[in-house]
Amino acid sequence: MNRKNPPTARPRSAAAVLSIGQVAKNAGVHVETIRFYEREGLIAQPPKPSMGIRRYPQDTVHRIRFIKHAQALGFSLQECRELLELRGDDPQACALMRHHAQEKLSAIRAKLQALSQMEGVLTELLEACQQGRIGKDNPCPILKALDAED
Amino acid sequence: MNRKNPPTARPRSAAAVLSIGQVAKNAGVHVETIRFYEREGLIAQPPKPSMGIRRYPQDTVHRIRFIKHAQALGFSLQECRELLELRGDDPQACALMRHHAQEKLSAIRAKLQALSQMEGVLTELLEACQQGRIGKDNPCPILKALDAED
DNA sequence: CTAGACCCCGTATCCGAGTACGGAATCAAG
DNA sequence: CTTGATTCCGTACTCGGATACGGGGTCTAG
Repeated sequence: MNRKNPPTARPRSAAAVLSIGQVAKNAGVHVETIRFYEREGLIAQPPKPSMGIRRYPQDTVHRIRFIKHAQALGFSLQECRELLELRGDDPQACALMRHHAQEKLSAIRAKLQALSQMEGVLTELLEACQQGRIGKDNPCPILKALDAED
Repeated sequence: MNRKNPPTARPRSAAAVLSIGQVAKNAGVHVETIRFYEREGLIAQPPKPSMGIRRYPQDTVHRIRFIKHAQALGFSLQECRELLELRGDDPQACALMRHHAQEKLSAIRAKLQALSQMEGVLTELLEACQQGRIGKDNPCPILKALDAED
């Protein structure tokens, strides 16, 4: 159990062996996304052996997964670009990463606040709208709120 | 109390009296925004009296405020376009408005869930990153998580 | 009457994260 | 050898909500 792949099975520094389509499939993205990331400098474009197709190292797959994981935590591609620099065993990297993560956490909490503000107002308005039937004299509370002067 | 504006004070169907700049100032938006809304069909563009400037009715200000209020509750301009149709005293409008509001509330709650998921993961990772100093053998938990296979 | 502010109109640009298109070349299978 | 799938490459487009630019016309105060 928990047996790691023997060195022969998945060498960490494998040669460039994958076509772009295989990288895409392994990383779970579209080919165009890889091209896009290359243009954006997020991943390196391997040299083209004139009269042939490019071959990508396994690490490209890891880089893309890294990006996708960071995105899932709310990081933009620009931020991913910075985070990718921190990959590796640099002891300073951890502190920087922590800093980025804390900033992102603050940003997420700010968004959460804004959204739950919206949720609160909408909920209130909907409650006001349920009770006391509308139509006679008093207008829809929601529409009234949207029409409000202030 | 609750006295409605006498017809003489603020006639509901006032004549077209405002320049676009005055509308902008009163509504708290930029002139370009008004032009943009006109292009998008959110507000009507008054006819131009050839050799002169356009004059906007007061209601344009109200429409823009309406849009801004709806935006503040999370509605897109496309949705605002639909909500604007509901302005007025139509008894059906309230039911439709309520429906839109409920849908939006669900969408907001979904976003809240997604964001608080992110918040949770980031918080956990940051906690794991604080305790147990890094650098010797064990890598930064956050970077490790981003590098994870799955 | 002139300077400066405002208005008109069309077009282009921005952000972010891709997606789409299309022609040419190359690869893999039958 | 032919057919179909991939790859390559550049360019353009998408969505949403504006914002910016530029060269005119018009309005208002002094």
